Amino acid sequence: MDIEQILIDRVKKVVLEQYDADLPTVELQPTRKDFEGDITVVVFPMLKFIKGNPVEIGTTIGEALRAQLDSIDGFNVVKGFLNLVVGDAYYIEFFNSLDTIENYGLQANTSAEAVMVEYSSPNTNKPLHLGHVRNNLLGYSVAELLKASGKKVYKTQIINDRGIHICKSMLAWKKFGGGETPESTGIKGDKLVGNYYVAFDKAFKEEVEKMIDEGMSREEAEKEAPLLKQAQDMLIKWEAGDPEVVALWKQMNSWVYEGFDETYKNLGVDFDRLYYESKTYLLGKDVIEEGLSKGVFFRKPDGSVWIDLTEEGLDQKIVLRSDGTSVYMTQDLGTALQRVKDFPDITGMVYTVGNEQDYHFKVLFLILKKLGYSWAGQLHHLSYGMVDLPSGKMKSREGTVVDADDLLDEMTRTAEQISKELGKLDGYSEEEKQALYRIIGLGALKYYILKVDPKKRILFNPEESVDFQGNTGPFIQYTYARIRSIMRKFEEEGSVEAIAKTQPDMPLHAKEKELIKLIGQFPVTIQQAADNLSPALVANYVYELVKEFNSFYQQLTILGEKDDDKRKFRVKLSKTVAYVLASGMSLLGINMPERM
RNA sequence: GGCCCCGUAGUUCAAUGGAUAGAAUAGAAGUUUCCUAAACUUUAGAUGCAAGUUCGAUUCUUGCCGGGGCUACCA
Repeated sequence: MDIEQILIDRVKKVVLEQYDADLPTVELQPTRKDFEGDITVVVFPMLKFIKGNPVEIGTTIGEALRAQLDSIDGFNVVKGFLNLVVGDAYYIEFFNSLDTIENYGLQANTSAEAVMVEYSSPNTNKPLHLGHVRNNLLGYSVAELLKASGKKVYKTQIINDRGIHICKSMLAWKKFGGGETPESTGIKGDKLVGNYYVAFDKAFKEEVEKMIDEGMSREEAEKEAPLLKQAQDMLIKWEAGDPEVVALWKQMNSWVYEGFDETYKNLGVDFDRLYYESKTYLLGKDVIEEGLSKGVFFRKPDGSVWIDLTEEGLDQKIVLRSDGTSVYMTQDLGTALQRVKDFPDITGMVYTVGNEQDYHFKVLFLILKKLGYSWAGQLHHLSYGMVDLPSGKMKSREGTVVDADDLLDEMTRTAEQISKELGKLDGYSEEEKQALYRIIGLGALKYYILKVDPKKRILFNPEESVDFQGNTGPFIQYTYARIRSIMRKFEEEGSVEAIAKTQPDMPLHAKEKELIKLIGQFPVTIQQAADNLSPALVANYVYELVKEFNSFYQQLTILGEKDDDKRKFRVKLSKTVAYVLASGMSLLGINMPERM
């Protein structure tokens, strides 16, 4: 709603005329509910430029605004807060104007900026777990938010398909597998491979214990265990391109990918481009040369290459080993460059990675900046906190990991259970019901995770996450379903086209006005969420709108309203709320049910 | 040790430096001849501690106390 800009300009003008002071900014905020008014001008910051009593200044400005602007009906001043009352006509006009805005709140992709968003990035030796779920939901949602703010977005993941971890699974499969496949066992591919990773770990531990019993120190035993040696040997063979090892590697990874694809599909996330570590792990060495020649890096006598970041308050960091092989940083540098090569329109990147890698990304971004790449200023680490369980940390070794597939099933089952207790779905086929349970169960999970500020740790309480009351996904979905129900009744009457423009002189009920105000904040919220890479802002906005609607719904009749204009207005208002709810939730990757 | 993140009602989460710190849950009390009660209304309850910056601090600065993370020529 552009009234804010008008107010800012006008306040500046008034202050210039009355006090001969040039204000750099004017601070506006929505008026708190306990005070009369709609928009508040904060007078305090002006005291630096104007000498005087804040109440008097506020009154002077208020009087001028009321006299000069039709949309301002009145004002009051409390301490240094000038509360302006905006007339109903303004809100009605704004509401009517929404008809002509297509995809209200969502910017069309007009910007030349393209952002690559990386998320998920799993290892190929075990199935996805709750931590990946948070990562995926965050990454996907941020990608959608960036799109909604008008940017072009490429979604990507880098698949860590190479290294000692997958060799461990491969070795265990060869030793103990007896030729098992997903087909022969009916086990999902990623689970099967994960089982062998666990089997390796178990056998390895037994070996180590045995060696300790035979008199070796733990440290030494863990280094010298034959199984580990064999796995390392396998990695060397893989790097040398040994046909047998490579064939097995391809085979097992393909099982894992089938499993991942299923999980991603269930989760509702997707990618525009995949990168594989097996193809990128050798990248980056030419960047090292470039950095050396530019003087960004330096070489130590042993041949290893470093960057000195002590001036930035960080340490020295290695970027190439003395034997000339890559470290993690080398790869990431190379991969970043490769991406820009593949997608020349990229102006920024977002990496969705856990906060234990904060330091790594700080260094990575700093190096790219020092190397002078134009896009290096727009790199963001979407850093998120761990997901804890009430029992403590998730530890794969202790079997306290929450598997992603199991979790999704569990949520769906709980939704089913609760829905059945309420028994509102008569007339639905079993298939339709199952689809609905999924929408609700997933909605509960996604909302539960996304409503929390990304950088905070989440305490994932399985029982609470399936709660459908309060600030939860299903609560929002339920409100949407109720509005759809109103719409259906209205359409049954054949009144669909009858919704006309609302007359500007119609008086608004306070609840109606609140709803319109909130609807007006939708685009701003999306922009803020995109700028801060925080889906939580959208989640909390949507929830606020739902609460406001519920209160409106409870206190005012809609279809039963006697005044026909008012009735149509309320139906239309409800419909607009439904639109905003569905748009907002879709940015979180959450679907809305027509009924529930 | 050094560096980074987090400490808000019993619990889970909010609050661009702004007014009397909001919700939700759990607790107490109410509201269904009516469009979906998975709802609504009322009630009680919190900024870890101590200084500083200022008209004003949950927010910024410093110190302390708690929780977590990083601190590999691993990825």
